[in-house]
Amino acid sequence: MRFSKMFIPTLREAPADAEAISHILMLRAGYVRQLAAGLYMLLPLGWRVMAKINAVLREEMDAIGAQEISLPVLHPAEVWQQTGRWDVIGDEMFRLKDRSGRDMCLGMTHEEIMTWLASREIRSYRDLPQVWYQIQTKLRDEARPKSGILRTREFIMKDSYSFDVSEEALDKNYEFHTKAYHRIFSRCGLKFLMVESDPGMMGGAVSHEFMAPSPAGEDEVALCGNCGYSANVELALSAPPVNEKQEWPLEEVHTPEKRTVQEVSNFMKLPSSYFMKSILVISKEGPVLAVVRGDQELHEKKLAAIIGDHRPAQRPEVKEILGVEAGFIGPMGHRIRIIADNSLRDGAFVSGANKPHYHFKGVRAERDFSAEWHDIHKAREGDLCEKCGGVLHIERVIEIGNIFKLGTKYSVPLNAVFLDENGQEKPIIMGSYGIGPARIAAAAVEQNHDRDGIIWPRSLAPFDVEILPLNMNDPGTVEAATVLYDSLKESGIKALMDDREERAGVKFKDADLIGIPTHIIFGERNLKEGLVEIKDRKSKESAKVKTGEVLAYIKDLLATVKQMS
RNA sequence: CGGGGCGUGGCGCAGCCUGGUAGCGCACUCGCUUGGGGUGCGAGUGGUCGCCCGUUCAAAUCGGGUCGCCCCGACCA
Repeated sequence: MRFSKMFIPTLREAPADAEAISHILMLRAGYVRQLAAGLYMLLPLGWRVMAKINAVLREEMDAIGAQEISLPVLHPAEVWQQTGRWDVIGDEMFRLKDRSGRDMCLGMTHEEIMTWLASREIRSYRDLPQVWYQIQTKLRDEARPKSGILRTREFIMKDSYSFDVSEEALDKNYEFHTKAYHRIFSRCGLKFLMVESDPGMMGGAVSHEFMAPSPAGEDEVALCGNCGYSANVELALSAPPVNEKQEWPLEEVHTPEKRTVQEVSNFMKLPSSYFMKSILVISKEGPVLAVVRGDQELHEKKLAAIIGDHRPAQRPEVKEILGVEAGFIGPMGHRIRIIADNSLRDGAFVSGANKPHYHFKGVRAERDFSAEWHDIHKAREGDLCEKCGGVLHIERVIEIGNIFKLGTKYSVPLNAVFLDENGQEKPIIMGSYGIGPARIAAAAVEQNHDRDGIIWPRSLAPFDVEILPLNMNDPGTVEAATVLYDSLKESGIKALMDDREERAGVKFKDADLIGIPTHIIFGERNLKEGLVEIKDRKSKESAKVKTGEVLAYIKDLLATVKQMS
């Protein structure tokens, strides 16, 4: 393509409301524009990148036997009502009525519709397995769209769904997807991790997320440098460093007006790790006391996994249920359910005495109180791995893909069943698997840029090379550049030629911003010696090549890179 | 949904406190100039100051409302 004929609106300055690096660079380099909060337009360059990502997705999905289909974005409510999600999902679902008043919604994911299709068409074990996928628009009325293209209300997703006769067969498809996802993200040039994750509202028992490390990410994962354990911090198990052993006898300590862990810790001159923090919450089954170590943070999601939905108790409720005001409560002597963190199991601690202005020192688990023991604290940098005792490292990541074993969560309510070899009716065993192509693009920019702009991995770059004829007023320059441009085109190499009447500086700046990995520079001085400069966007190193050998050089370069990936 | 910030030519900003006929840089158009890292000079185009209501002789500026956008948090299949 000729730059002069292509719509590439580059910006010298970043719009003030862009914060994430990928957002700023994709805006400045003319890849995207924003329509409204969480709604983006992909301009020619951006759309080319998406096309390249989607091509990789199709190749790898097809390679594991998945079949591409296309489902509607607009769904009738009934299907969603049958699985119960019509009511479970709140404002995040766009809902509307058609002209006859029928409830409809816009698809935020397609488990229901895929399963509906399977329920009508799959009859026999002979019809299975099936893996269907689509690359299609999803709509979610996000509470807070953010970070440019990273969290939007409308986005394209590759979603696939597997249908199997058994758990074992599902395991196989799950494994196929795991491998395909590894290949996809590697081919897209991303640094990524596969971690254990919380299935959440998707249901099912097992799920994993694929995460691209980046400070712009919204999630955190815990990684063990020793055994390789890796999990989303939402469920990552960890053991906080253990306290020095203490032989304190149980004693009551007067702690006037000292309520918070910090206050009591200062007052008693003991590190906060020697304290128990008791937090009263109200669950559907009534009040629950959650107890964590003073230096730890209660992880709401971990607690919710044990006791279900809950909310913090209000001050009057604390007094009413426990008989003491907040600040002096402890786990001793209550009849309500108590969930305590594993880190409190051994050793002596200080806790509230359930009596205003008093704390107990020397409290020991099981001797002084009993509880259900769980890991309910938030994993932190430096905690120890539950599996091997290695040191955990916390990393910020962008979620670029996820895979779920769904089981029969959707097939049962939608009656997606088959007859097995014995003529027995059984529900189809399902899995679902998602990838956000736009997040791949954004993560690639987050992971590959410098102060001058984007540095695309070759597999995602909108063009293979950019040709820079520096002086369009010099006929020799234009002639030589055009000859190369034509021959590249013939060879099937995608080239962008900056044929604008701009000065060299402008072309260099824009080329760096846009981030095509290889620049071919035609300057008068070099041309006089029959030379052309080939520059690598990432290393900024350049080679001078004879005019007649450029084509071969580039072919060779692209072939080598292809081989390596 | 809670907290914070911001809406002034396409982009980045000043002006607002202390009301008095809207300004700077970039971009854009034309001419000359320059031609390997956003060239220099000159002449131009373009804005009902987000919107509504109010105060005032007079509102970008003061007051109220409303809409939009961004950030932090909650939420997030």
